[in-house]
Amino acid sequence: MERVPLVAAANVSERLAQPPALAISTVIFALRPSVSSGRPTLWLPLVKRIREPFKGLWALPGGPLTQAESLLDAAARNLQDTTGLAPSYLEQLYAFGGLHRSPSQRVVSIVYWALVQSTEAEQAEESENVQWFRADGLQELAFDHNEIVKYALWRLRNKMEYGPIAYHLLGEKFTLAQVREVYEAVLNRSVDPANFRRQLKQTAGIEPTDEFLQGGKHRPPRLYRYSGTNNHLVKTHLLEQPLLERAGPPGHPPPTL
Amino acid sequence: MERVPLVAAANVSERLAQPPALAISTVIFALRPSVSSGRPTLWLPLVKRIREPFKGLWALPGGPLTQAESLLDAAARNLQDTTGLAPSYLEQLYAFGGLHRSPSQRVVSIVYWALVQSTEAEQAEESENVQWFRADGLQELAFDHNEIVKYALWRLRNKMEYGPIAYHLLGEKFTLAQVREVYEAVLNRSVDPANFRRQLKQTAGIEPTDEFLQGGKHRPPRLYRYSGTNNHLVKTHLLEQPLLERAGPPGHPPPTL
DNA sequence: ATCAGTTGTAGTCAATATGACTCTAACTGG
DNA sequence: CCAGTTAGAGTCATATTGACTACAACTGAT
Repeated sequence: MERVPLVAAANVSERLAQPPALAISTVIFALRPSVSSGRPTLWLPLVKRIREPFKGLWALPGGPLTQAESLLDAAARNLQDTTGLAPSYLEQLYAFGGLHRSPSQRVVSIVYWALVQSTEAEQAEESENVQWFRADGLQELAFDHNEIVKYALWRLRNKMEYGPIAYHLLGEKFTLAQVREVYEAVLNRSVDPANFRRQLKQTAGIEPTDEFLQGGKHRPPRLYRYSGTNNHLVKTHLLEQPLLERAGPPGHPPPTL
Repeated sequence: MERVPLVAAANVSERLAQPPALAISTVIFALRPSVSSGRPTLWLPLVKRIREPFKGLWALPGGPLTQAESLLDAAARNLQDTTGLAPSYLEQLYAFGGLHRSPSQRVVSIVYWALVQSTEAEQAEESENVQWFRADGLQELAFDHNEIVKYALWRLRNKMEYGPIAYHLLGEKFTLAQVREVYEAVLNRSVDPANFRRQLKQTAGIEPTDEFLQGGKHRPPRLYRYSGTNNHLVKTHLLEQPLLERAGPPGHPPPTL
């Protein structure tokens, strides 16, 4: 553990003169159909930097925290402002505050991660400065955003395995095969359809509808709906909840940037 | 989702004039022997506020982020400065940024949580302004610190169930019964000794030593050592690690303060 | 020397969860 | 009406877990 020199700690006036800048950024994931295979893949929208530092490189959407909004509101607003997307799931990821994240000023970024439904993602228009990229083999991004995306991806996979999160990547109604495709796309492994169905059935919150998906060359699969609290943006304190679901981050500390 | 009025968002100059203050605080847990029963209990040190707001109430130890230190370093240093404690485990908990956390200024707190070994906790001297409190039935604290402690407790219990974290509350060498006592104290339920031993044996990282704990009225239990990376303060990027241990936060979003 | 008390160690048993697999019903397009 | 494909239910062996029993080892006290 490094110790800060007493000289620096005592120099209060200098500290107050130039406090670290505070930014809010968000990693947003969406499922988009792959061009080659029919399987959907994980994508995320990035914004091209139009000024230094890292001018020309791609970066996570983000912006400042204004006085009148909470951190969550700021993340949602910046997301709306820069990409036009309204996420169906939004959660704080981590606060990154390493010393040299930006070459110019000291910046502390409170990063959120989000999921948008595929319908939303399709509507989102791409422009010169906003484009979708595959989440896996990502090019070099501005700042430490490669690390951040990596961590967000880890968190997404974690939540996907133990929490009811997949539905936020689909529309309101979906077939069980589509849910399975989400799992396969995110976790990057094949899942047995029969066993997957069995597990989903004993999971609370998934209700069958009376509708079936028409148009395929096969037997029309039933459409389901997710009845769990579909809006994680609500401002409630969920700490009181007993551990209904399998709970628990592992001994896996986040990065110390 | 609330929308920020355009007026406020447009008033850039005012924003820059008074940016939100940034504070680093830490929730530190330690195991201390209970006075009544012999069983150890969870305690945490708090600091009495000597100035407004909330003058006279107890609060989490914390302080500012200085220019020359990372967030983790700032947490460790503030902990040292206010309580004299050096944690054996230190991890970011959450960034709290609600609008009205402090009555005077807008404050964003990046909160860490920590574990200190029982030997450390015993050495720590109490003073007029720094005292230990039981983690459960806590009195009213300054700011939103009651909520924060509650969330930290939830996180601790989570990690305890799935990660090798208990050893950071003990000394270097310990008996299996002591580990079990940690689990019972934190999770607040009794654990079957035989099953607990069975699980620990098939857990990597716990090595038996040749020593035995003398002084009891019984057969001397063997002392064990935890060989896992005992220092979670190291600055490494652990994202590359495969999911060796059971991994995964649930669909349990943190509070949106 | 004996005994009470606790730990270390092994093992049983039922309930549950999981992965691999089979089988049939339902629906499509030709 | 048929071939092809998926939906959906069920089977079976295996691994994990919680509750529980049994016993040997060892200490300190009587």
